[in-house]
Amino acid sequence: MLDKKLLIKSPDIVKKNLLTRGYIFNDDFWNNLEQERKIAQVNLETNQENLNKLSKEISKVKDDETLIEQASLLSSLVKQDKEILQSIQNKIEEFLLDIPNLIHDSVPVGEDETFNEVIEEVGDIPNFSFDPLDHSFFIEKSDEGRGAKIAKSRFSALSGDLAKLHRVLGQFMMDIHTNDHGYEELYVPYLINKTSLIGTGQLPKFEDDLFKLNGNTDLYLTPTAEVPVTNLHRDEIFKAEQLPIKYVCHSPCFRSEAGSYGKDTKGLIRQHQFDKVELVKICHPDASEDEHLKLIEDACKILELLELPYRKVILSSGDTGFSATKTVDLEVWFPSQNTYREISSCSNFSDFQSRRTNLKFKADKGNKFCHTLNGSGLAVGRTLAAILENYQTEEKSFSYPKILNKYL
RNA sequence: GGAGAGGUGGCUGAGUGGUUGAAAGCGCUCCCCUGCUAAGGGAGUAUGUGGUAAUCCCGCAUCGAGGGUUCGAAUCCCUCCCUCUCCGCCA
Repeated sequence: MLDKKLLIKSPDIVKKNLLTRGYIFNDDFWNNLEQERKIAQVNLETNQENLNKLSKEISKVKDDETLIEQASLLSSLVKQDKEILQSIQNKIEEFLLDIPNLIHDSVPVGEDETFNEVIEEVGDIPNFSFDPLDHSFFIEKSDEGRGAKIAKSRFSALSGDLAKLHRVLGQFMMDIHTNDHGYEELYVPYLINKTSLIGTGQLPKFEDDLFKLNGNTDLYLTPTAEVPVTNLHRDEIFKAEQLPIKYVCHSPCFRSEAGSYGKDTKGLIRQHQFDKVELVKICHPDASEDEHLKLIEDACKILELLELPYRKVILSSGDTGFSATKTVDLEVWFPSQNTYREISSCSNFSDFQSRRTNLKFKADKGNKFCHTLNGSGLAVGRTLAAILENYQTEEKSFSYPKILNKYL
């Protein structure tokens, strides 16, 4: 949610900014709505004030027929005014919830992912003396179609070494982030309500991407731990010295993957269910750019310890997600595809989610909205896939990163 | 799932139709006094929002959430959510 005051004061700035992500801000619609709101609100509050005064009169005089009659009339007027204002405010709310976050100055402008910019490449791309196999070769050997049998396509059942490697990877990442990077570990619900999803920006716009539970409930399967973790402190006010808050959470994630038919159908790249270790920060607005850099480093560290070649990519304005002001993706090398694939997405949401979740801190002059950040540290399934690809041997087998020895 | 109790400001806790946005206490902030690891006195201390650019001023809203009754609701009625106790069930 954007700052209403900014929308009122400088709609042109907002419009220009949002255009860089291909969003057309309807300023005429907004201005009219805001005008209407102002008139309706002043009208209601004036009538309410008069009614309150009258009621006080009545309480002093008691049983004054004419006064009560007057008040009765005014009361019905106030009731009408309330309905009018409410309907305008509903429209405003609906409109505001649909507007994406502003793009940060440092983000390259461009309409789609072709304008993304590689910041840095780290690690040496492996040189195989044979044609590297797609990681799905190993997955399929383990799964044998059973994930699809017991659930449906885009689900995998891993066994033996792969299942163990998968478990160990999650644990390894958690250990690094809690022990070396100072994040507090969380365990959270995997079913989350609508309010939480609105808070982080998945709803109302992206309902199709989610699995919703049937029955008399507003619960959804969590698409990322970002949702429960960021919402953990909803409607809370921090002391300035409590910030930054740093959380890490290992959780399964569920996504409908609507609209990705035919894409990455094999292997672990695009599943309805996958595990992810998520880093979430809540911080002072002045600190968010710095905290973003550190968060990216924390995620990179995992790739480096696993000795996987990767690159950092800053997303262009057009490719940056709805809630983010700036996003840096980490992409890991996939030899079979001869390309880098996303394994982590680290975003700064500025105060966008804080406004939606009412997440504040005590500042010198009143309470201010915090900034929120998050990033994968890392997606576990994709990490497993990357290891299978980069550590494969000519004998159609694979080895492990040294750092995992103590776990295996 | 059954039966009962309850949700009030940072916390404890009064308040069952009319200056109650809310007593009192604790905590916190500032001032005074005193002078030594403390005590006493005074003042202040919710949030959101509108009029406005404003941290002043004035108004409106908020006592779990949403409706209703009423001139007027923290107080009465309805629905929902949550917490606690006992029973049942269960990992």
